[in-house]
Amino acid sequence: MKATLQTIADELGVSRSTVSNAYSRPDQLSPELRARILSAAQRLGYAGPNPTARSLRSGKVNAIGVLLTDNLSMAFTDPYAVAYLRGLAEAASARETSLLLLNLPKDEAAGRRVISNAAVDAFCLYCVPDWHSALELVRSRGVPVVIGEDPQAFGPEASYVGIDERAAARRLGEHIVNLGHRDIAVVAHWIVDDGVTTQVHADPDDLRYYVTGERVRGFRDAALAAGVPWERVVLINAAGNQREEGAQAAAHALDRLDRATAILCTSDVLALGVLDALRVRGLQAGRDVSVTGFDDIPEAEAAGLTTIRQPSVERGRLAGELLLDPPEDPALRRLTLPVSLVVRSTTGPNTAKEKS
Amino acid sequence: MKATLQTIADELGVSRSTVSNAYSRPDQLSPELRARILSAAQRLGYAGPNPTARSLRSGKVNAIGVLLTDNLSMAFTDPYAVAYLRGLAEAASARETSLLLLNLPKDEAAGRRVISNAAVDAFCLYCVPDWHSALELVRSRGVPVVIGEDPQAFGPEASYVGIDERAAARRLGEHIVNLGHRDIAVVAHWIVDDGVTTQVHADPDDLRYYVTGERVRGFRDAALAAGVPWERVVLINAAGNQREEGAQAAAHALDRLDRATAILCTSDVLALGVLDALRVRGLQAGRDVSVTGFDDIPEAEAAGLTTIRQPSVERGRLAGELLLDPPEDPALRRLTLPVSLVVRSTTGPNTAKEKS
DNA sequence: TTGAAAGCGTTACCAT
DNA sequence: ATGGTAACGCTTTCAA
Repeated sequence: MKATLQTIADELGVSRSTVSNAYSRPDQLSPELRARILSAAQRLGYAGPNPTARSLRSGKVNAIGVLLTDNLSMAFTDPYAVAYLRGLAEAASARETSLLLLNLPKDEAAGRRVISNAAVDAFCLYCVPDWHSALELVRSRGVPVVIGEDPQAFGPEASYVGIDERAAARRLGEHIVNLGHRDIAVVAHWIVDDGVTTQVHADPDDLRYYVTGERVRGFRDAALAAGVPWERVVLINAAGNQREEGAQAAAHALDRLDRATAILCTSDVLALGVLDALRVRGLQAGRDVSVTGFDDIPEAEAAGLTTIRQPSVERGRLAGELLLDPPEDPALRRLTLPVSLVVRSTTGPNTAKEKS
Repeated sequence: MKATLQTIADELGVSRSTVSNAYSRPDQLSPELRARILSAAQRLGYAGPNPTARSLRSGKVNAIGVLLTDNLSMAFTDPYAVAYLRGLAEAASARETSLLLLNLPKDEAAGRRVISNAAVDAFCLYCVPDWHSALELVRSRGVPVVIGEDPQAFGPEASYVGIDERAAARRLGEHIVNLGHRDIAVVAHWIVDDGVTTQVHADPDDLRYYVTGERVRGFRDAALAAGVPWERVVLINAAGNQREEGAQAAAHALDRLDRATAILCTSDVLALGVLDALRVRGLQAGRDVSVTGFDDIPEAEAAGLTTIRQPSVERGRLAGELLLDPPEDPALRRLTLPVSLVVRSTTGPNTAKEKS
């Protein structure tokens, strides 16, 4: 039989409460007795209070649930996601809290079960394409929630840590149009989720994935402000946020007579792929074609990528802190962090011959 | 007040058991009643049975605890670790089980608390430098354990999925000596953990970190078999398993008169760093200096790295399966997976002038 | 098909 | 400083 609190209590002839206190409230009993209890526990192979029972009673689990879309490999592969999770984990770990990675399967019923069964004190929702049904369930769990992307995704009761995606993208776009570029292509991931990387015609106001939507709208803001009609911009869907997809997507902007002179990407990863595509074609970034990314991941610097630097780790860390130490003032539970435009060598003046 | 099973039961005038069955045993009640219960639950904002209470009663948590050393950023950054976790997550997800990431803080008491408090059905231990005290606690938890690296780390009651690290390294070493190399450097991570990347003199039989130890011993096996005394091999400690450390480490092998003609690394990541270092110095890998890695991470192919291919994702997946569906036969709970030598362009014949 | 009763192992609270 | 008692919310017999 597995040892329980009672086992130890009986062994020493003390009460359960006392044994419990030995673990949870060391100041409530004499050090001497506590030492005896602990050593008896060791001797009997008692690992300490059963975590589940403790949680049931105390109402605390010491875990944050992190909802991840289907293949959570992405969470481990995408540099932005990795940075975010790292920040989140740091905040959690500092409070002896762990992360419960919840991998939502494709099957909706199974996904609901995963959420319902998750023993957590709070949920962190980031990188949420569209799990409407999941959101509702999360809400009914009644635990604190922090949103990592779309500030509207959950309603005002959720904490939020993000950036102004649209304004940031607009700054990139302005940088590009100010350099004289008018033949612009936009490479964006998950515009449509049919898994195909190709040019698409989509209304920026009608994109499903919030982050991409905002960034594309920001690009459009800049284009329109410079008198470039949106119809003139070539929009390319990248099936995934991966370097290879970026390279593939770039083909649709480069291998045509009216080649784009600037390619705006919704992420650094895609932009690195675009740079690969340029290299293959003997084109020089910043001279022949300008390229921008988004995020400022570590690899961006070496690649000389012009991009938006955003505090990815900080986003995760703050998310964790809001969940575990929510500030009194509700206003402080909704944070929009600053970003900065980092101009490097992949962008330069438009040198292409003027077209009609 | 939060809704519970009882709330729903009272609302409908049925018993708790029936409501419970509606969730856990749909076949135990009429579909019609079940539908009424579910809709009442929805209406009252009941998210389903409380996971903690359910776990306490049923003894199952649907979570695997993954022990990670101090900064779990590594788990998200190291390509091998990422692959392993992905496999583990796949296996878990297929069984509606989640991963609880347990970040062991430096403080030992805190670490013990984290382990004691973890509500999990099983533990996965991989990448375990030395948490002796943690191991003992994990054992006393009395749940299934799978070991990811050192088959001896826990005793025979633990499942194990690994590779023959030493034999694999030996094959790399043999490849190198067969190419005529005699001036060999070994770049290994965590030989000593003083955080310094520099040449060290360490007894391969006496290394703390199992994986590095075995790989270095494998290299030594090959050297000795070819008549190269171990004293002639330059051993360099990389402070961490990161590309930059590899580059730094390489300096100690390259920037000296008796430059090594071959550099064996304990990981692909380090090897990529070594290749960086060669490039900076105008040396060509495979011609001027041969370089080998270990793991065959995705980037290895593009870099033309000669390495050992090991089934990283599979290791994780099998670990998860052993934990969740342990085979009857204990022999099947200890798996040593095959690896293969992948020869690419970073290794070539020794072309250096013979030395005395 | 449904319900009543007995815990699961702990902690909170109040006494002593 | 220590102990007794009552939950925490559920699942699991077993009986109806």
